[in-house]
Amino acid sequence: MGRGKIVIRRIDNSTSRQVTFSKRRSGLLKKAKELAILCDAEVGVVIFSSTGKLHEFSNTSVKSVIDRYNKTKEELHPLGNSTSEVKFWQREATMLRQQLQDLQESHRQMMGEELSGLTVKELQTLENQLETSLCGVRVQKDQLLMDEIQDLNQKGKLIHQENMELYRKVNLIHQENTELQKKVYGTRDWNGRKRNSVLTNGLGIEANLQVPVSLQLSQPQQQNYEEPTEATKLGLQLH
Amino acid sequence: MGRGKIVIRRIDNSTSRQVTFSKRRSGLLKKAKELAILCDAEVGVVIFSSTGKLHEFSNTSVKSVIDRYNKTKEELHPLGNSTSEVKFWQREATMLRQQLQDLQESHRQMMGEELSGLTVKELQTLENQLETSLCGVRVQKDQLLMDEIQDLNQKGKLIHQENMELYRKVNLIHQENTELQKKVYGTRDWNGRKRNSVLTNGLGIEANLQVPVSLQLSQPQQQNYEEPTEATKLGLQLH
DNA sequence: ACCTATTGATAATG
DNA sequence: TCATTATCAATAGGT
Repeated sequence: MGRGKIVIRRIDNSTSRQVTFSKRRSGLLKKAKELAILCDAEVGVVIFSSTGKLHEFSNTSVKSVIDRYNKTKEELHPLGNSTSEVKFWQREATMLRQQLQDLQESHRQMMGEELSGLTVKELQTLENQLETSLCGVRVQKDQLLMDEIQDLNQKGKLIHQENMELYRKVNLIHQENTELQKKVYGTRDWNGRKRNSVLTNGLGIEANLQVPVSLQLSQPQQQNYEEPTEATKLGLQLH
Repeated sequence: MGRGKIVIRRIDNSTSRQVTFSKRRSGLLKKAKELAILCDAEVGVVIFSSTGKLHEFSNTSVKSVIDRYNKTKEELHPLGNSTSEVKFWQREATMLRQQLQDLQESHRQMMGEELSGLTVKELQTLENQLETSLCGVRVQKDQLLMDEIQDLNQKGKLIHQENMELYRKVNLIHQENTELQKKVYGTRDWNGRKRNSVLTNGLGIEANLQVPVSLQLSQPQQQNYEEPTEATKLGLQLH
């Protein structure tokens, strides 16, 4: 698979041997990785180049593979200090790996994978479980959403009350201002022009600065706070 | 490099996973061999299939490779030999335990348990996953049921045809008997008692033994085989 | 296990 | 080592 066919024989040229080693090594490791993933296998690859450099791959760990290899072969490792301590932890790891595999299978089935091989009864059980889970999840989600809404409604009410207070204050100040204006223009009543200019505005300059939107506030508050849904929606996006 | 591109992801279908494992395993071992020869390297490959079966390759010997591997690693970690082994397995066990815990948490959530602490978004994701899974499970189950039904219908048709054949035979035998009776009672016409006793049965003794249920069969077959649903239900309980 | 269209790996080259 | 590309090898999907 290249520009030309090659015979599988030691490459004499040192340089091209190195180049080929590099390419084929990565190719081999890639394929080892793919095999492990595709076929759910435990794979270990160890390569020593002709110069003695070590290259390795394992989807788990080379040590783990070597140990499993030795266990399978029922041979003792030459350098392996098979003390009881080591054996204990090996058993522990084996047991955990088994548990993990079992759980993985179950989990895959719950994810809707690996269903072939199940009987109708098992599928029915799984379906019921999934329905129950789904129901539980929806209840939980709805609860969260309802809590959120209630919370926001509460906040909305508080803000509304605060606004009412502010309206009252604004009105008070407005009345105060009106009184003050009457007094001011009462003393300057001889000047008709000035009175007119103020009356078109309806408010004194000071009041206008303190409450710039006060022109809209002459209608009371019923329509602004009927529906705090907009605030609710915004609140939900925060989480 | 096949009839279609594939994603490098665990193959769900067990059969095709096995097939792919077989193909790619031999491919990997071949490439390992080629690398060793072409580049004068020492290569060791150890593969455990998902069923736990061991496959190996080495141009020298796996034992030798493992030996060399350990020697190299020990040079890199000139620390306590006996304790490092134990520590390795302790780490392995810890890692596995962690993985197990993570998976357990995820699994519990898929079972609709331990949902508190999840955000609305996470719950939504979970809900979607469960819906997908549920859909997959139902598809699989329905497929099984449909297959079963089709199978039973097929069987029902065959049995029906068989029955038709049997009817035809019964009728033939019946006619034969009638003919024989005519001949018999034609010669013994003086004895009315014997003829009556046979006629109440409607069939000869031999025919009755061969087809014990023939008494019901005097009505033709239209109403018995309209609905093979009873057989279908029975068939489903077998699996 | 075999077949083959198609993809993937890589030998040659710069 | 990196990039390119023509070419061959591996293999996915089907029988």
